[in-house]
Amino acid sequence: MNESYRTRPRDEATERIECYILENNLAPHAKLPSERDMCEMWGYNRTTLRSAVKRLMVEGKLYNRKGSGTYVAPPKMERNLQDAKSTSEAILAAGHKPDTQTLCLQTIVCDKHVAQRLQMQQPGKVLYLRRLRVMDGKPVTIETSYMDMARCPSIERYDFYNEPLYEILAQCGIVVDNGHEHVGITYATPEEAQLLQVEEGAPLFYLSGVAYDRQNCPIEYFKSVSRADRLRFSSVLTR
Amino acid sequence: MNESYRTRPRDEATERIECYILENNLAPHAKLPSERDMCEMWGYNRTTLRSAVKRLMVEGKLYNRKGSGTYVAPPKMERNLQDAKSTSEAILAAGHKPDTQTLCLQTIVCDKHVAQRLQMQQPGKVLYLRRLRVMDGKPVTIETSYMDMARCPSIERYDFYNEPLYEILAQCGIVVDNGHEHVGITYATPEEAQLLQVEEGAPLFYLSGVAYDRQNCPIEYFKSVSRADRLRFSSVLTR
DNA sequence: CAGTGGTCTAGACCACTTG
DNA sequence: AAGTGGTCTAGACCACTGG
Repeated sequence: MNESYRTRPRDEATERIECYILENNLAPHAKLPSERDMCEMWGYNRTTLRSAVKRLMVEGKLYNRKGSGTYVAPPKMERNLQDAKSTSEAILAAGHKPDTQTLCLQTIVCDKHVAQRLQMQQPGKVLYLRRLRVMDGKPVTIETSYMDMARCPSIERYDFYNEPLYEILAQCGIVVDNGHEHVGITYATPEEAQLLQVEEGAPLFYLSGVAYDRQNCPIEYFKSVSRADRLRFSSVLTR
Repeated sequence: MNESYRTRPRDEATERIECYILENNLAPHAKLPSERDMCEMWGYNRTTLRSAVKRLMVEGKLYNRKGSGTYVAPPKMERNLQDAKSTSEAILAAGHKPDTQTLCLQTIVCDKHVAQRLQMQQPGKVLYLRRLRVMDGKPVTIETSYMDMARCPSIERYDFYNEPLYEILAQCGIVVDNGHEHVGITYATPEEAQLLQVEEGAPLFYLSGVAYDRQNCPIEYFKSVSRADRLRFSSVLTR
């Protein structure tokens, strides 16, 4: 049982930078101290600090210009496809008011498809969670999650109605570290149409993917459908 | 005029790994030498070699497992949203036969919107290129590109009908380094419907974005519409 | 247990931006 | 010319995998 409570320097540095922005009340496009200065301020190696900066860039919170400096990014209303953050976090980061309505929460025996995604030996008990995500009072996304009960037996006891999923998992000692997802287009079923307040058959984004912990054990298999007019996805390209 | 012909170690290392796979005829899931061994084989630092490995992982060519090793990934038929590669490359990498049909190629005076994306002081002459991308004989994507003529005056002379865009730009000394893009949903116009062989009003992926060179000068503003049934997008999540 | 990928440290040079 | 981000080097410790 290795609990590993030690926070990693990278995560610490990321928080340090976010706190620095808040405490100094930095506005969008405000300049941060240079990487070298921040290293000295907080005692990090430049490689470590840069990896923290990079993460915040992918999350859309920072940007930088070669030879010039690192700056606070203006908030955008879009979901980045590269950061493994919860939907609520993403909506909050974009400066909107998130809300969640739990549609269904129960333990079920999953099918073979889900079992394979979660690398379960055979179909077994999973927690099935279905939620409607609301932004500024308007429905945006229906999210469906499957979690292997064997990995987190006590998970049922928690309050899914009021706490973010990833925080509950963190309390169980399970931390989302990485994952992958696919983006496609689907058409609203009658039920989805009603929940999202669109016409039946309207095209929706269809996302599906798997989130893994630091040991690359699958934590969650998720799929979601989203209104395309209220959400768009962004991605950073690298060579 | 700094031409900088020196190839970067990271790029060299990336090619070394790709060549190694080809020369040793490694099948999917075959194991590569350990990172430390590859460092010694080719004289790279581990950090550098790891960044090459990471790029090939994002491109979907490699995967690895902690404590175990690095492996050749099986080919997938999807376009990753994180690598700044051309459409032809992506289709080829997925094991399909790419083809391109140039719909329009001319110099035009752009509007303010395009000028802003390309960071031009004011609307000016741009190369306008519109192409139909075909995979295994079936139309998949219509791509529209705008390139600032001031940045590459001689570009008109090249053979856009037979050579990849990024290769032509490379011959002009312009190398795509990074970029960003957005994914949305749009509906087929009559013309798009005819070209892509779908019904008018059918939902399509709508991608738009900007590609930059190593100095973060905008090279190309692009937008594209794609059939959702023949293409899907993938993304790697990180924390 | 040895080998592997994941992370971190300390220090260096480069090309670019800016005053 | 000084300062900045981008990259590279050399070496170290960790947690995990596998025989």
